Amino acid sequence: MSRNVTRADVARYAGVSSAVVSYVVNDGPRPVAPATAARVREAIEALGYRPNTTAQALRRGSSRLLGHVVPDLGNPLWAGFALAVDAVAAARGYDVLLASTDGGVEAEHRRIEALSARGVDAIVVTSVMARPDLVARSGLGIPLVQLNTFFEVPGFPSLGVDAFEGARAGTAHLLGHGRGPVALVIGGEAGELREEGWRAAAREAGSGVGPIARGEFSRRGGYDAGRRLFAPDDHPHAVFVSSDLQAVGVLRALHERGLRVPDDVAVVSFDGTEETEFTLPPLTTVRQPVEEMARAAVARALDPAPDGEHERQVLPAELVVRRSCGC
Amino acid sequence: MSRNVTRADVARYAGVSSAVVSYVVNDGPRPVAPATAARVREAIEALGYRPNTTAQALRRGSSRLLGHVVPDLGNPLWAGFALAVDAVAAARGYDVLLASTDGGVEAEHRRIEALSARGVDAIVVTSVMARPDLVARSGLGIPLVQLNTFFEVPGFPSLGVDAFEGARAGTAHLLGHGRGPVALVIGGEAGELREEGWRAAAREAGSGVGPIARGEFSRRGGYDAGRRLFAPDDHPHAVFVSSDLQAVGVLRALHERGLRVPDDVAVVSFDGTEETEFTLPPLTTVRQPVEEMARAAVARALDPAPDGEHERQVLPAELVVRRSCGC
DNA sequence: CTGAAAGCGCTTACAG
DNA sequence: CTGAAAGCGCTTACAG
Repeated sequence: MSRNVTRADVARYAGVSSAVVSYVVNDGPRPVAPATAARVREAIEALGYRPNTTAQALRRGSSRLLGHVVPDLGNPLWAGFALAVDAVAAARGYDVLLASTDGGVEAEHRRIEALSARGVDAIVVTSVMARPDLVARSGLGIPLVQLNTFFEVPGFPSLGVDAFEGARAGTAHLLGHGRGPVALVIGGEAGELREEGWRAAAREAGSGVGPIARGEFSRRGGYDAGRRLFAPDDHPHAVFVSSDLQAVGVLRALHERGLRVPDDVAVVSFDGTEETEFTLPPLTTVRQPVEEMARAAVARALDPAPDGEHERQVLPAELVVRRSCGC
Repeated sequence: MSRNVTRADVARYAGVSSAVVSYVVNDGPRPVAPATAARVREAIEALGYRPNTTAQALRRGSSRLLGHVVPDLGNPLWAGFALAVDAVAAARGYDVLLASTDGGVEAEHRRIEALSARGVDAIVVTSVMARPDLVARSGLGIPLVQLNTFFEVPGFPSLGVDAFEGARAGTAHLLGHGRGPVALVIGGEAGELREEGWRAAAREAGSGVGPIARGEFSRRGGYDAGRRLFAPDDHPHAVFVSSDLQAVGVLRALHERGLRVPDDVAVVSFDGTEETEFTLPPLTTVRQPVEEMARAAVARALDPAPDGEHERQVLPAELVVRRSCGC
């Protein structure tokens, strides 16, 4: 590798001090005579000089690097968050250092520590955990905001979709189609907001709650849950699925069981990823405002509020009606 | 933010010089007396010291950062590459700086430049371009390897799946089912390797080639292509689709047209992403060895061959037989 | 408007 | 086995 050209090379070439090179490159903080500046710019061009960002980061104490911890890029929802955070950060001149975890608390902590040691200016954690209180133990001196959490996170700014209201609306929509009680496919953790929203809708409608099938937040998890749920002859005729990925699995289980959607079973899912637009049939889904969430998270990470402002911010979900609900 | 604890703080606390702290932290290059080392470790523990990686990078001239340029994380194939590169790099103690582009040459160049200025030790470019020769103009002093290219890239190590043979095998498999000529859904660029493989299979079988429908590498692109392809009454009864994403769109077009898969039309796609396992019906697909490709790319980026070794490496694709081909 | 010098937090010859 | 010192490439008071 040929040695890189440094600020000193430029200074020598242009016949100025290295400070002046800095003033020109950064457009300050001292003024430079137009003629001098032009000479410097020529030198930069001729030599192909590019400031070394590592040295800048060390000196400035800011890397213009944003850390982003995500559970698993294989899930289109997380990939969507990664994409959105990247775009928003780029617009502010930040690059993002992405760290994926296996979804576990342990890995999440390790990655946060590593990111902090890397000198990132702030960290966004897109967590898969409903109650990621544990993260609070990391006492790193930089802003950390939790994206996609369902609950308050003591000591940290956090931000998520209104899962309760989203699930309530999705379930209510299903109930409105008069298919009787609505079943639920969801993850293992009971008492989650999507589950509560589903219950609330049933309560409001005065219909009983349908059966629950729990499974992993994956296509496979949804498939298995769907098989269990629809095996009995007196299976439910409507189901709210708490993630798109699981819904794709449910669709397959239904298909194999010979049940048509929406004729025999109406389906509404949660997340609103692109995949749902092309399932058979296209899924009616409760869309998370991924871009808005990313924008808000990055803003809060990069412009932290005056001390103590660790509020939770909730963004509204939106029901996207397609074919699977039987509208 | 509380000032970070530095190596000097540790040295003071342990009553040694800062050099000794380095020796302990890095386990060299000078030996340290066991008792001294223990004291230093205590100090590190007590103070919660973590080496500043920015300073290390500046001093060592190596950031232990790998740059990775990807077209679009919204495409599960690219997300899969991102994930795999991340995992492989992590295993070698490298973090990866991910830079997404919009798929254009311009953005790709900009991101490569930015990554280089960031001081990454090497760059992996997962390009969407069949002939990314243009990248050759960037004369950065670090290794750059092209992942997922179909052709030789003059001046750079490159690496991709055997697209010709994969497409040939997929098409031949379809031909073997005796559905007559096999149609092709593919991107806009003619003369691509997947197209050549498809042609070769037809030639070998002595069947004529089927019609071609071109469209974007997206679900939407596949959907539109599928609609055009299967509108006529004398539509083809077998189709090779050059990406999973497009195949999902084709499946929907077929469904809307009232054509059953595989009974009326047999389908084989290319890529082998997870989504294909849960489509209706599950897709027979030519799988790219994503993990192996990532491993090879990272290895070549981090352990560059002695000068001049800019060979192209081709990895075999594997036919994964599921339901859509009518087996 | 310009320059000499200190310092960001590390690592590593060099000397003892 | 241990320490004093130089230097990685920058930025920024400070002095002129």
